[in-house]
Amino acid sequence: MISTTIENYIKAIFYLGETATNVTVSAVAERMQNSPASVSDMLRRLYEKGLIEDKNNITLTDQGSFLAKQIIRKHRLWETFLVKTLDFKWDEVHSIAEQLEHVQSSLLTERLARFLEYPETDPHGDPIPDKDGNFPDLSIIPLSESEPGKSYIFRSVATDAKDFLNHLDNKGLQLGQRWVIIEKEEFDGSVKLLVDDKNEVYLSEKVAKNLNICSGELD
Amino acid sequence: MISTTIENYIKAIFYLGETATNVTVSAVAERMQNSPASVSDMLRRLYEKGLIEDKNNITLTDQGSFLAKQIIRKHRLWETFLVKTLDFKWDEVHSIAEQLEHVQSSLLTERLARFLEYPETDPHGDPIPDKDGNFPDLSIIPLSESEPGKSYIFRSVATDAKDFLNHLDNKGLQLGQRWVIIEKEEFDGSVKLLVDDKNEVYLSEKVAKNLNICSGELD
DNA sequence: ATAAAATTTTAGACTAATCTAAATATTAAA
DNA sequence: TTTAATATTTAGATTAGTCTAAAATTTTAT
Ligand SMILES: [Mn+2]
Ligand SMILES: [Mn+2]
Ligand SMILES: [Mn+2]
Ligand SMILES: [Mn+2]
Repeated sequence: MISTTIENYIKAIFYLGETATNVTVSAVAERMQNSPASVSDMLRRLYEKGLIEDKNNITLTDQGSFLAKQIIRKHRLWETFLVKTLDFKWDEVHSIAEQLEHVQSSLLTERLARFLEYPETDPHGDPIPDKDGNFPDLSIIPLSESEPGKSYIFRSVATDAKDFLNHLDNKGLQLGQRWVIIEKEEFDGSVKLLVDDKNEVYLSEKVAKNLNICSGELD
Repeated sequence: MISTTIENYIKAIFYLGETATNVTVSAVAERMQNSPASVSDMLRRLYEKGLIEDKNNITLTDQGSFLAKQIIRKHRLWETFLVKTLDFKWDEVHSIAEQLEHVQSSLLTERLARFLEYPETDPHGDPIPDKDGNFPDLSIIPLSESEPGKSYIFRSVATDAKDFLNHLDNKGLQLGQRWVIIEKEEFDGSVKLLVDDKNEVYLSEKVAKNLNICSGELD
């Protein structure tokens, strides 16, 4: 059947396909922390299992794409469970969800979703696809596309790396906050925000690139 | 590290060690549904990892025993979660718990135990060891050791095989019921019960052997 | 005590997933 | 358009976990 290893490759290819125009062997190798030789070999197996379209053009088939979305659904539901039900912090849940996402039981997934009352987003603000693989539309934009002077709501983070989330905690940044853009520095991509009408926060480009917002004008 | 495969072997050896005087290669092979050759080979690896005492005398070391109890703790906590929190039936949870028991995070295990309010038994009445590996004493006896005319409480099942549990459901038997032993047939080991002062139920030896009770005289 | 039966181990092979090193192929530069 | 750099694939090994068939050992029966 489909091993945990294959599930992780499919997930990696799905994520890379979201941003990159064409997914490369070396990009998959980098993301999986494996050698390009191993990836090349694995792509042959993925093709034989009907999970990618072609060995040259690394694109998921419908079957592969559906599998990826199922795994992402499970990952995000479990992260939500860990934070909402078991009182974990948002920086503690990713590595546990990496294990739980491979548990195979669609009944379990659906019961979990029901218990959590069908959440649309996980603790990092990421959208949770429904059981058919449809993502809710959250109409978010990266902080880098914000306009100075305007007001936004902090909606999600683009990575759930522990040290990145800790950095946000230290700056007092939390999902759902109102952010008014005080100024954006063209030179280095840094951003200065007013958080909840109270604190001013400076963010480097490195951080700003991984924050997503949606428009949220004051009423 | 310790693979899922090794965890399953350790669990099998632990369970066999509970009943059998000495655990044999063929008994482990039978339980794991593997060939004796594979088991023999694996025992070498378990010994090298310090999980069994000896290649000849198949006994868990303290380390192996603790590992087994940890896995059993996780298995039974997850089964409890599935039934109590996600509304699964008692015959649906075993195979899912077989997967969940291998998730590695002691913090997760402890948070789950706390959420469930430190249950002493799982949905099949089996004792849940605490995090140090101590089992609660439930002082149960097999139904076969019951005395005619006396009253007992149905406490646990010795196996969680789906078809066995369905059979109990069909007979209307549930944990916690008061059973009065009407008669025991020496010849074939069958038992006749009065369940909750209402229904008479006949049980074959095959079924009776897998039911555990504790004394529960009427007050 | 020896033979027969059962159990266990070893030998050799296979698959999945990985690696390094070498060979190809592709892309970018000169 | 050749050459140089980069990317990918192939070749050959390795490890974990499994198998079957054969050899060795242990247990049971005569
Ligand atoms: Mn995550
Ligand atoms: Mn997340
Ligand atoms: Mn079970
Ligand atoms: Mn159980």
